[in-house]
Amino acid sequence: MELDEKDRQLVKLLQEDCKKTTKEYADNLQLSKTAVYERIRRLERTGVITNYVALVDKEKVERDFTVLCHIKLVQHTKENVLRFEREILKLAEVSECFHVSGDYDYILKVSVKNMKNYREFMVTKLTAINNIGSTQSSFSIREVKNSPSVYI
Amino acid sequence: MELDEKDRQLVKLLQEDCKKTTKEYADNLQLSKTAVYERIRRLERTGVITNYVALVDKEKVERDFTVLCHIKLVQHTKENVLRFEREILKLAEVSECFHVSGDYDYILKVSVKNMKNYREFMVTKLTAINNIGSTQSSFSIREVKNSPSVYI
DNA sequence: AATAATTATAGATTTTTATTCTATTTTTGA
DNA sequence: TCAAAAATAGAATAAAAATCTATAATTATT
Repeated sequence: MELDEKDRQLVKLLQEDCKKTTKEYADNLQLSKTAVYERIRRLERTGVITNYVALVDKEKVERDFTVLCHIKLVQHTKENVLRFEREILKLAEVSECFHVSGDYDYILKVSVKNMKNYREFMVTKLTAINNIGSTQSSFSIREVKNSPSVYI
Repeated sequence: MELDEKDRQLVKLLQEDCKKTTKEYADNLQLSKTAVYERIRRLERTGVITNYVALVDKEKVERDFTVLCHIKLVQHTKENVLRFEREILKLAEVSECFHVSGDYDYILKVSVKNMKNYREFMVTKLTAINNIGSTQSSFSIREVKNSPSVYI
């Protein structure tokens, strides 16, 4: 799907706030309500917009202890990798997990309440997964930026 | 603010999909429309829910080349740190930036189109920031999980 | 370049949902 | 135990989404 300038502006607005009225986006983009309505439907239909979600203040729900956990596997057989990834998907504390090149195999973003809970997570959940060679935890001292949006 | 079980379930639902009707959440939680409506307003008012956003398919908008970039600063004076963070905030390609403990000072999540664009980003934007000592780029081979939501 | 076909847009209408209101129930605290 | 406060349900109203019809703009075709 080709995005024109109006589409890009619209996606930008929807990534900032998806709960405005069609009329508000329309006024902002100098289009009619129907035009914006149809454009949004098209963005949804073609899969550019995948879903709409509420964002939560991690501090308010006591999950603002964030750790970037670097993991090396012992063995890199297909079965081991798939099992590892399947197990990671089950862990609610892990909001992001990337298989990466470089010094480590995986980088995880983990959000828990405090160090005690992180230790618990490590001991009872993470290292319970077979085939983990070593881990290196980088504790977040400060969140400079943390947004799910993508510039377009 | 204290969250009861209904609140937690509601936040979970809203983090998955914030565009359902009040009635749908009400049916799911076995509450009336008004009860759910008031609970949502309270979650917003107390700052548990910060905002509502559209999520975009990075592949569809050609920003699915993801890199976790580890940065060491040369000097850690207050001014240097603040200037570095101020400059990072300006870079649209950086969706996340954490000041961390451990081997590196900062970990960034960068989303661009391809390696060529990443190189451009590094050369013209990132290393243009003063005070960067060294960088280590971990290229995402596969996104196992990538969600902005928090378990509660 | 002219015209047909397609697509996008605007404005009006209808339908659905959010919001407000009032009464009732439940919970909390003295 | 009772009064006050908070939460809930259901009804009424207001607002927005969704649809429809007509028009304008764009694209493709000859």
